[in-house]
Amino acid sequence: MEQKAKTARQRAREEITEEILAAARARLTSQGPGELSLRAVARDVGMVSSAVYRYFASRDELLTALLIEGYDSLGASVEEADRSVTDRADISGRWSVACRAIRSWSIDHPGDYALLYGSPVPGYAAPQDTIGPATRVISVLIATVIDAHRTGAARIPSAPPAAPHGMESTVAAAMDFVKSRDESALLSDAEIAMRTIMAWTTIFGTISFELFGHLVGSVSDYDAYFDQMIARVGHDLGIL
Amino acid sequence: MEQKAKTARQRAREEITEEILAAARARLTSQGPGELSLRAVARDVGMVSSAVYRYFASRDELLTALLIEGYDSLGASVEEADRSVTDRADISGRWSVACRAIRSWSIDHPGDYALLYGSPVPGYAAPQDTIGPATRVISVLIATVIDAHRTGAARIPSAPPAAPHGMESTVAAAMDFVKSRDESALLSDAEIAMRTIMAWTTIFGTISFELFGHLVGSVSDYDAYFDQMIARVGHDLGIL
DNA sequence: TGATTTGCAAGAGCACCGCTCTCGTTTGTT
DNA sequence: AACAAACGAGAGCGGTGCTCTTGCAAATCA
Repeated sequence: MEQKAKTARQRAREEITEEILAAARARLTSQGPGELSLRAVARDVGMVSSAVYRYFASRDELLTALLIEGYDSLGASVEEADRSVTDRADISGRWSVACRAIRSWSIDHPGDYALLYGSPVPGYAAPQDTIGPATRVISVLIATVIDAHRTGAARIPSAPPAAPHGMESTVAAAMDFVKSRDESALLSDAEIAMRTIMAWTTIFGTISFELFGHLVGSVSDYDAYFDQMIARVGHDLGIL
Repeated sequence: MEQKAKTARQRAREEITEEILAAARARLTSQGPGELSLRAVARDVGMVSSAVYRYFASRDELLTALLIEGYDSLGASVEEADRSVTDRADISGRWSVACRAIRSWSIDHPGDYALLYGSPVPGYAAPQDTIGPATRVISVLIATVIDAHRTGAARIPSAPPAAPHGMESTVAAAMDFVKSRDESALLSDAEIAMRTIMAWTTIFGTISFELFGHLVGSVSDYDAYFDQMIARVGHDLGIL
């Protein structure tokens, strides 16, 4: 049977679900995920707490929805920043613009950042639905690395002389992930894959340290430090 | 007046304080900091919740005490690992042993790690008492870097050609920190300071990603990945 | 030694939390 | 019109951090 016209109830349900999410998201910018109170967001949308359970089975399910929204919001920001570089051969520009977009979004959404990249709720395992949105950021970085090597603008990053061998197996999962998404666009070298993962962790490690206060007393100018950091990371990666 | 012999009350107070901390610490290994319940630790030590407030003015104060204990525990582990390398000129050995000690401690104390390096409680600012213990880890790393350059075993790390200038001001705080501790042992070069901070954030970024589940699907062998990572970080730092 | 001040554990209580259940009411379907 | 599903509101359960009062024991003073 055709069901094109949504019934009023369906429409209301979608709207209210969005209202709850918006209220929770608003609270998340000023508070941390652990302090998010389901009763408080219920009050914000003018409902009684038990009514929220008609839309989200538990607080964790609400957090999961926010998690996905957060990953998508961050991912969209970074993708848009990357797209804004019209000269696709400008690897340096794409790299810095994407990295800066990650940091800008994180600073603008500290609560969401803590939810995405801070300590997870111990008993809570992120469901499968989150891994897709979660890979959007690293996908942009990987695409830049691949393009850099495809156009010949990059060199194979240098491994330390005494580095242990057998890298192929340790980063095999990452290389498989890339190959599974685009057969033609592969991280052809394990050293590149290794360096890409390192770059990724360094960028987020830096942002976490900045937002969580661990760089106080070490770094005076966060903007400048971040720019210098991504230049060096890109250099070590072989793309700058 | 001499007060060498502690009165029974003082002795009891110290013991009970230690009992509470031990119980809280035990709960912290299995739970996260956000889930630590003051009432639960009170039950664990056979007290009523209000009695705990005789020893800690608030839950945050208890967390602060655990924070200091955690930094000291991690710092002591890393310092001991560094000390275990009898050949002080073996920079490579000292570097890998110290880095591995950080990771081992973190894996053995996931709850404490989340407290130290995870998302902080939003309204909670770590008091001054914590910064001393908090600097023990980075101090070991800095000492290794300084020794590497003092003995001439290291090179000045390479800056990317197009890197922005004016680094001295962005990492001035770090260089001042080192100089303030030991006038003779200084990070003589801003590039070295910059690279040392980067190494530090990369190491903790990697551990956070591993413990918080962000490397699932990218890294297959965490032990091997970490070893490869610290080799490259040390190489980029110029000490390996 | 006796009186008094102090430290402390216990309990009741407040406001909040996540979550469950029941109970009328509204909405959609047949 | 009759029935079923969805829904909002409310009460309630056990939990939380924290405050206040009460009574007792320990330390100090006279």
